[in-house]
Amino acid sequence: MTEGLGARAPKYHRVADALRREIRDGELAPGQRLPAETTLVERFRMSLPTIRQALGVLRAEGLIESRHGIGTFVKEQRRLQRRSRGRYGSARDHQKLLTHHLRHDIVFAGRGPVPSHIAEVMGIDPGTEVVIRRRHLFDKDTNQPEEIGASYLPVEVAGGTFLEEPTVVPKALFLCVEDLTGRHYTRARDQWIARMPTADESSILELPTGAPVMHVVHVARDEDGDVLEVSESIWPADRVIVIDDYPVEQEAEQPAAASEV
Amino acid sequence: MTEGLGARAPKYHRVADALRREIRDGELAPGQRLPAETTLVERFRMSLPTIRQALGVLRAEGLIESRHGIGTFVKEQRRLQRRSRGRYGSARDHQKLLTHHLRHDIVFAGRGPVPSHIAEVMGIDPGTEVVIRRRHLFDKDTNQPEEIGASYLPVEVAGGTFLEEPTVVPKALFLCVEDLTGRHYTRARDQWIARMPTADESSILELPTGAPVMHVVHVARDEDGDVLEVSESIWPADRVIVIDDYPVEQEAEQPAAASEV
DNA sequence: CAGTGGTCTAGACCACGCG
DNA sequence: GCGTGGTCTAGACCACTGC
Repeated sequence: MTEGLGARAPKYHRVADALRREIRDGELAPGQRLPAETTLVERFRMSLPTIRQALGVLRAEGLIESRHGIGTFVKEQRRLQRRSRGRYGSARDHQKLLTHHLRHDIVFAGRGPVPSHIAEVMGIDPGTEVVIRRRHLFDKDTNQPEEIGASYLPVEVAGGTFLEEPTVVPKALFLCVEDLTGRHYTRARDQWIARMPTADESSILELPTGAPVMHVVHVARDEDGDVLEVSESIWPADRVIVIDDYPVEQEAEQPAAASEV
Repeated sequence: MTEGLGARAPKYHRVADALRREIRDGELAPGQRLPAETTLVERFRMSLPTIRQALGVLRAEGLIESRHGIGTFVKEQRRLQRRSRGRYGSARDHQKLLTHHLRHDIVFAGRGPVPSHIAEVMGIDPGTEVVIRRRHLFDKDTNQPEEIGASYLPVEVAGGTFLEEPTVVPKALFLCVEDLTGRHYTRARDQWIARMPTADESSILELPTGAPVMHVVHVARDEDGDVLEVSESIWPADRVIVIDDYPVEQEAEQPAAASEV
């Protein structure tokens, strides 16, 4: 679409545009190193800050990544498939496949005050004591961090059980909860948000500057509507694609007026 | 978490941190204007470029927004609820509610070559001729752009029908297709990606610098597995939250080995 | 050590929105 | 006209990596 910016465009836009085209056309392949900033200064006959500003644009677009002392590289665009509604039922097979590629580090398990954004979906006061399990997930092959996860369980559900211990549980968390309580997971709600990472998330997930995260909050309830568990996952959004397969319901309803979605 | 950076941290980090805390603590409320850059130069006793670098960090985090000639403001964090699997069946009521807040502009309807990322999910060659309907959606109240949308239909499905005309269709698109073809939507697959916007998307959606987009590609097939329709939606990710409500399937399966997701 | 990107400065001029 | 943020420069020094 925007091809060949006019001479009126800011210099750093023209530089970003030229480099973006070289990346898109494969002249600069994924993984390849870009010319050094000083080289780009000579090539485009601009000042270093201007060149750096152009690189900042491409960095924010997720196209390149700079490594201090080494160079600037075209990013590899690999995305790990994640499955929506992937915790339960028939999707278990896929989930199992996925988790076998991942290593779990339990970074915390025990009681603590519930964070406010979780309290909100649980319908309790912020700071109420709950059982919290925090984990970091890494790719077994590359050792790259792939997820920051946490589960929040009401004390009535998980208090006094092995879920307060910092060990990997023997099976899917929801099966443990069902066994321990005799209550059944009946309905779930997922909330998806894409946002910019906090500084902590950025460092744990080793995110390049400007890369967003995908933040999923999962609420599970029993048949009475009581919350059994809230889980949240934070993924590096530039390395994730979420897949959702489902049957189309064949209900005959009155047609909506003018909805083109 | 990161509270009070040491004196070793870069200056622009310290400035960003101070302003971030003021925003989080409400001293700088959403919608409020920040002090002018020159004022911040005096307050923090740093150079203008350093102050601007700090503001760039907050801008990339989605916390502030600068308007040329006016000032820099704390962003309002309003998110429009979007429903996953919201096109069909019982979710129609919610979808109808949503679409009644939105105004549709059909920006194109007719035949054209299929883009490569759509061709891939349709299983056809890039550039094959298909029927394309492109739309922009705006909030009726605020007139703010909320979605860039497009539908791609095989010529066998929509060729020669009113779907090639640039008018709003009388009912949900999938109902039109079912009526016109006698074929039935049976299975669907959604693919979700969060990424940085292109320059075009950024300008159409009026995105502040550094704000990501949510990109959903929806594939619908009939009972034979043939593609009836591919739709894509691009939303400003900083103004969207996706909600997915669903029942938990109660299948008894063999437990997975060590999956804590 | 040399080469890379990261931080920081002082200062200039331009473009925009408003009164 | 004035205050705002946007663009651009020349140059300095630091920090990291690998040889």
